[in-house]
Amino acid sequence: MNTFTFLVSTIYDMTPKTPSPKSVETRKKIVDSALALFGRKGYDKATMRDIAAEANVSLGLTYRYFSQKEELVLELYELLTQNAADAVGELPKDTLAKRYPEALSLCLESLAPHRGLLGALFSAGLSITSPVSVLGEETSDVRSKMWTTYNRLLKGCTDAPKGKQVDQITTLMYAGHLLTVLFWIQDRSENQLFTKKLLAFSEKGIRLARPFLRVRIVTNLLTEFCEIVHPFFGNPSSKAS
Amino acid sequence: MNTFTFLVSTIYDMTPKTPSPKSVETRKKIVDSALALFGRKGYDKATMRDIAAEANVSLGLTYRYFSQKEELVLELYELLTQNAADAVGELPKDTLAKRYPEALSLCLESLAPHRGLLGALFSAGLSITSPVSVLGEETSDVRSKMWTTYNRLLKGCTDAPKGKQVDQITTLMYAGHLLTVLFWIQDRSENQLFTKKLLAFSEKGIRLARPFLRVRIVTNLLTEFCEIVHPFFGNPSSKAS
DNA sequence: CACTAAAAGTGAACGTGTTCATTTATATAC
DNA sequence: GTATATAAATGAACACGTTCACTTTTAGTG
Repeated sequence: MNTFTFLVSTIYDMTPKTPSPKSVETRKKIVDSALALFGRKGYDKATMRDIAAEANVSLGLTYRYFSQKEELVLELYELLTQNAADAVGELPKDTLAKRYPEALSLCLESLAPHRGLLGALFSAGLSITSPVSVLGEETSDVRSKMWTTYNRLLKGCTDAPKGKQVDQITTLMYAGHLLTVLFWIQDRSENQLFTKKLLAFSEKGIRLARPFLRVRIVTNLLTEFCEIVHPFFGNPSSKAS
Repeated sequence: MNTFTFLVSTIYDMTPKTPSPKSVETRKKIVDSALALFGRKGYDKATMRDIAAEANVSLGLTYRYFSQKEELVLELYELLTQNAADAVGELPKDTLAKRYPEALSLCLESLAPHRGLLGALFSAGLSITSPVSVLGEETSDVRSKMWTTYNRLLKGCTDAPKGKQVDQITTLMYAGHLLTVLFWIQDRSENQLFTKKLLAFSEKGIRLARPFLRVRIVTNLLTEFCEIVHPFFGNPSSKAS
């Protein structure tokens, strides 16, 4: 390889802008193989060699499409989020106190088949250096989708708030969603009974708290709180700031 | 090695009940070496071979004392917790709204020099299969110590609650502690400004909420909530249940 | 078709965490 | 002191994630 070729390949040795039909097919083979093996053997036991073998490609090729093993998990993450968002979108009209726990419950249901896997993964999920970091750049689409889902859920409530509170409470709901998932993953009780109790509790809690959203001092606190956590869970559409 | 010896060694090939002086010394050498290297090069870059070399022992020996690399982090975890607990113990008498944010601030301060390291580690910290899992068996001593620290902090407040509420609110405080640390680690803002704002916010929040601890419906909700999260952060002394 | 450059694909090799058969040191019993 | 069993220590070997120099295929151009 001469110097010129070296320079060119150094600059362009990336996945091309418009992927060829063949490459998308190969990519899909790898993803399918990976997700199947993750499900069958768990994240750690499913080696990159296994995944490559099951997809009938070489080991090195998998790294052309996914620069790290963890990146394969992003695919699962996006799939599960889509499922959850779809399910939540079809909830019947009702009060916030009813709909929010229901939505959380649906999310956990769609995550349930992969609970063990997620447990092994949440490792990487909260490491700020990981590409699958729950709050990282690479997952911003997923967050955006989920935030929007809760935004719609809130707007569709019979007791939906008005004005700027809508977005603030959405942020609160999304934060609650993340914490609930975290709690659920750590929940070692039989059938995750504690998480179920927590959801039932949240219904009571919301019913009690809802009227206070009209009290000035509470709304002020809410505004301040949302300004602080906004960069973490908030509406990603305003991340340009 | 004959069959008998094999059986015996299989059963007894564990660290002895009463460690010899020599073994505690070797163990200390390894820990010191590991913590120094973690600090200098970070968790990933500090290889087990580095650690063994710096401690002047063989690679294999490190695994006699620490069955996984992550277990070495437990030592750091315990050290930092002790520092934080000591600092919190010396706070002047004041209201809860003043003391709690102060305590959190002190904890973060003692963690600050290792923030980068903790960021890389929180990966393992929330993986339920990891030995350094924040909520796992192996870290129960650390949790116990921190819970007790907050329990004392609360009892020493000028506006400390009475009766069973003391333990409940302690659990709430410890949960807040864990969440704050989590937030702080993820906080990418300059000098963790958002975390500082969050602490200031918590002061206002507590001042506002404190009077409601006398309202029956609130205390009932609090009791219910604590029963649910108890197995997670709660007073570890009652874990015999 | 022939030529060429990029894309797609390969597999050997490297570094790292971890394991294990083995050797050396230490303490206990006679 | 000698024998012996256990603790302490060793380093080669293994499996895995990852890298990289290289080969093969594809697509475009004359």
